[in-house]
Amino acid sequence: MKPKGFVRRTKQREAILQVLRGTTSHPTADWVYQEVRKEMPHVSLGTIYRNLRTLSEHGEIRELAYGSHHSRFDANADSHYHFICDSCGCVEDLDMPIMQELEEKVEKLGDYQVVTHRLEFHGICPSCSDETSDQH
Amino acid sequence: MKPKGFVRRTKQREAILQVLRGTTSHPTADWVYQEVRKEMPHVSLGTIYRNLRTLSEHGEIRELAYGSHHSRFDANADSHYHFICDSCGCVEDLDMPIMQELEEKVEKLGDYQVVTHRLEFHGICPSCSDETSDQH
DNA sequence: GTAAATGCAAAGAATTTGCTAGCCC
DNA sequence: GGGCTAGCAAATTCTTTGCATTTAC
Repeated sequence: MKPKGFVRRTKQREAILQVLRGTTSHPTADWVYQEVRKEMPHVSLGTIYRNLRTLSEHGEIRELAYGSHHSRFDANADSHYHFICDSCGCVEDLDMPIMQELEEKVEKLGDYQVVTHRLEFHGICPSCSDETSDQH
Repeated sequence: MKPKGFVRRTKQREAILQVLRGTTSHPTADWVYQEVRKEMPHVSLGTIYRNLRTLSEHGEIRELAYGSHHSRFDANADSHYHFICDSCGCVEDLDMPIMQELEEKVEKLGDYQVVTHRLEFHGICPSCSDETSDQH
């Protein structure tokens, strides 16, 4: 039997994958749209978005963004690392020293001038762990 | 003489700061808006956004998000770290090993169940460094 | 044949901006 | 009083969704 949510190979989906695999530039959805449209002028932006979501849900590509698309603000302007809960979406500060040496490491990798870095951990926060043994 | 872009202390701005300082929950702009509105029913969402931007530009608060608010996609689904250029906005993969041990460190800090982590470096990329000695 | 995917357009959510009036210094 | 700000609403930007039609398997 076919698994639920079986993914078909459509030419649109193949074209999107090919575009993504043909670049190392981490493009935006719109850039992918423009590229795919060169071969397939009638493709719609909705299709691009739907496929990008499907592909990342299936682990074929990776989306570089927050789950939610809005900013959060923090009155503690000092640099610190965060933990973001996949279950409730909360953001907590971590009591963990800033590893400045990581920036030097990156500067040695190439001609990068590193100004700052950001480290986030994702998973299940303490209060969500408490409430249920099986997460939804 | 007053510096250009001098920041006034308005009661709206004070209220926003007070709301942010009164929570550790890293609220969204809309949450701040709802809170400020309790005291100041006529405040507008535009004012909230303008002030959050001003405050973070002046280093009084911190915005937890990308500069741009759209996603980028990557066909390389393996985990890796990124460098994001403040000048041209490009995103590059870094050839740097994943530090899995960081997740264990966080799990020891509390009852966190860490699923994944993300590390990004921000600064000036090699090609922007080349083009100009003084960045715009 | 049927469920899944497409195209198109309209709706949504988050954020920004233009403009006039008002308030801070 | 001059310029930074507020309020308000309209505009932008990015993304999602509804629906009839088409397509993959």
